Amino acid sequence: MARPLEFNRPQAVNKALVLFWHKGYQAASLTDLLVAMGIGRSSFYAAFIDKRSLYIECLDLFAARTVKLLRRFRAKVPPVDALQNFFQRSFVAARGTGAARNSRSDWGCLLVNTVLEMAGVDEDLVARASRYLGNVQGIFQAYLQEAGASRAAAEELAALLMLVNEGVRVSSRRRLPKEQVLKPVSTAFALIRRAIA
Amino acid sequence: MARPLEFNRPQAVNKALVLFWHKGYQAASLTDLLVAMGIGRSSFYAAFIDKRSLYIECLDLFAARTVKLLRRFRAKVPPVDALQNFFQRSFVAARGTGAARNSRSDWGCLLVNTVLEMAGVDEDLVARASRYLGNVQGIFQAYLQEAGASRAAAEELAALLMLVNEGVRVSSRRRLPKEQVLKPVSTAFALIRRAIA
DNA sequence: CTAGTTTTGTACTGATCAGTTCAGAACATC
DNA sequence: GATGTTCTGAACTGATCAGTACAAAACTAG
Repeated sequence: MARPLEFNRPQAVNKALVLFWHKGYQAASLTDLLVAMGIGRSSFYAAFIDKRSLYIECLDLFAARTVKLLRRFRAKVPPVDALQNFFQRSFVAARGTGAARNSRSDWGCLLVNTVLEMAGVDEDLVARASRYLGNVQGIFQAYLQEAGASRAAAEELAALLMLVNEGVRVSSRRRLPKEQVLKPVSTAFALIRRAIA
Repeated sequence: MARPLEFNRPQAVNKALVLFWHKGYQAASLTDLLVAMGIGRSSFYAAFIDKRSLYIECLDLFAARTVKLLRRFRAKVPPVDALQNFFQRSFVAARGTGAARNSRSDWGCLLVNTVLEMAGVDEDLVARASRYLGNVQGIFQAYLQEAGASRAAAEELAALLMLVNEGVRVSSRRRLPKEQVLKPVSTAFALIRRAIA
């Protein structure tokens, strides 16, 4: 037996996730990935089979983190506040100017990015990302019901919230001033709160 | 002088637009484009300089068509109805099953697709697509004011509508059942109409 | 220190990419 | 139909892509 610790796998996956998140699947070349992950080609293929498999692993990880984030907010504040925090979380750090540029808040959502980038190219990846988005929508719905909405109303508003979510992730990649993304989110939540009450 | 009519340029551009729309910029190879446009390599480079220039031409064309479509609806029905028609237009044709699959309604919006695909890859293209989306948002706002909303309210709701628009274009690429995309649009318009009234 | 096993850097593979070149085909003019 | 100009098909270029092969390096166990 030899060389027991190869490299920090979870950390490498995370580095890859960040690169895919920022540049997309196709534009992130294997060389880019290797540099970011700090490993060699051989190690890469030994550990991850191929580029697509790694991407799937990142997708799964991202989805799990998203769900965890929603749960974390829910543990602290009332359900609708938790949802609103989730939408605004990406923008807590200042962005749009100076050093804060290229923060994660500019990268949208890996699931949404995947749906658009891989549509018409790799439908299996689209289906996987879409399924995860469906799970997130289910959480939206559950929280809305906890806030007092009827099952029907919660289902309807959760679908709308998913639309807003997808919209925010597009908007956040347009390099607009921060408030131009945050304002319509507030508007949406004002309308939703009004509809529930 | 010789060969006066090379090929049908507008038609070729349109074929390219459709391919870009369906597959994205990176995934549409030059060979794909040539086959779709029905022209040879030399003719292509003589007429369009390069792939990126052609893409910009398609982007411009798509934006112009989008504006024209909004105006056409506005000429026929009241402003908010025009907006709602615009959101639902993509789905008039049956989709999601059988032959109607791969209809344009599955391809989202070239502007939105561009923002997500080119973010982190070609910021100039993102900026161009984003600017066109801003123009569309301006039209949203104008129509809302025509419907009786105050300038402030119209601005706020137009921003929200743009979020919904971007969301719809993502949703429409997820191969969801048609009503799962249309329903939240109705919900959004119900809330918006209520806010205006 | 040696033997045995695993990991890794580097060079390579074949495919495909966007873009160029140029000889010859296609046309208008006369 | 010959001439002159323009356009185009097909072969080519160099770069880059994902993925492979393999020998040397790195490490543990004995």
